[in-house]
Amino acid sequence: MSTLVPNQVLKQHSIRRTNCRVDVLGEFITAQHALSQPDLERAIGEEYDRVTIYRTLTLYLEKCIIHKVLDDSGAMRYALCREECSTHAHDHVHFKCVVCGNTNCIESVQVPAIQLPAGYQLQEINLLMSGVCKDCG
Amino acid sequence: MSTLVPNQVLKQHSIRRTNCRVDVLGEFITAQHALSQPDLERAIGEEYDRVTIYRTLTLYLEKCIIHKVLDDSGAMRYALCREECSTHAHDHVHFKCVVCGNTNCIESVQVPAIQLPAGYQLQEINLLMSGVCKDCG
DNA sequence: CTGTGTGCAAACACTTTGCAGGTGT
DNA sequence: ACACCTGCAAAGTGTTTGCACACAG
Repeated sequence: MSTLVPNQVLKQHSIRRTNCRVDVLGEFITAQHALSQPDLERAIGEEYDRVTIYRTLTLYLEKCIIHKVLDDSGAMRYALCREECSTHAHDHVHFKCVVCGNTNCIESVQVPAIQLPAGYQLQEINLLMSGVCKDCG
Repeated sequence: MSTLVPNQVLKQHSIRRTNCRVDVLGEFITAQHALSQPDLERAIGEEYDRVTIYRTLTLYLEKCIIHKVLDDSGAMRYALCREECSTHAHDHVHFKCVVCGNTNCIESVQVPAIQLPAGYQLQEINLLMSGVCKDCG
């Protein structure tokens, strides 16, 4: 888990460096949990337009810098992809705490292999656990 | 998997029988996939007010007749609980087809046991797989 | 300089709340 | 008869789109 640097990441993906992009990426690197657009708006202040943040998220999603994190909160959340995420075919394990509301990636847990019925083509697995996290317990 | 009858279900849960409740429940029993409020509105026609359907969903959720199904579509989806769902501590396995957009419960697959790091208290597991379903393959 | 990013305005989609009147048991 | 359900109106929240101007490379 080497620490990412926004400027480097942007350069690697041939993305133009703008303040908004640097700050959004920085926020993801700093935060220990998945973020929604409203989360980001609160975090970086109202420095940038709502729309710009949405477009930044869409761009990062296309470039596989972040991935979607499912949640029942009504807002879509996103979290950094692990290094070497050329396809989105990886598996996600997340834990949502019902007390603090944060959703964290659980790196130490592997998604177990699952045998689907015949005829199904699996592309992605999204595993969300909810309960009380170690900080709120 | 005995077939449910709306009237019986309502009586079992001491819920007043109204047209909207019967129709919503009937739609869940008929449908082979998870439904959102907009889905229901389309399915039952505009016979009932949007708000009434939302309140019906909330009621069924409290009574453990339906459960939430995660999805990245922007709208919350719901599906029937299996019989004997007194707590919401059960595990869900769902498959979302990227072609037809339907989300189905995969009854034949068990959620594997997962070992969480120390300090985490697990309440619920929500497993969503996406890909191509057997009808669209 | 040129393609691309940004802010603003507006619209769209999903969900919740308050209240007055109607309905199930 | 009474509690509870419904429809309407309105507002709250999350997200998308179109356009003119500004900026990075």
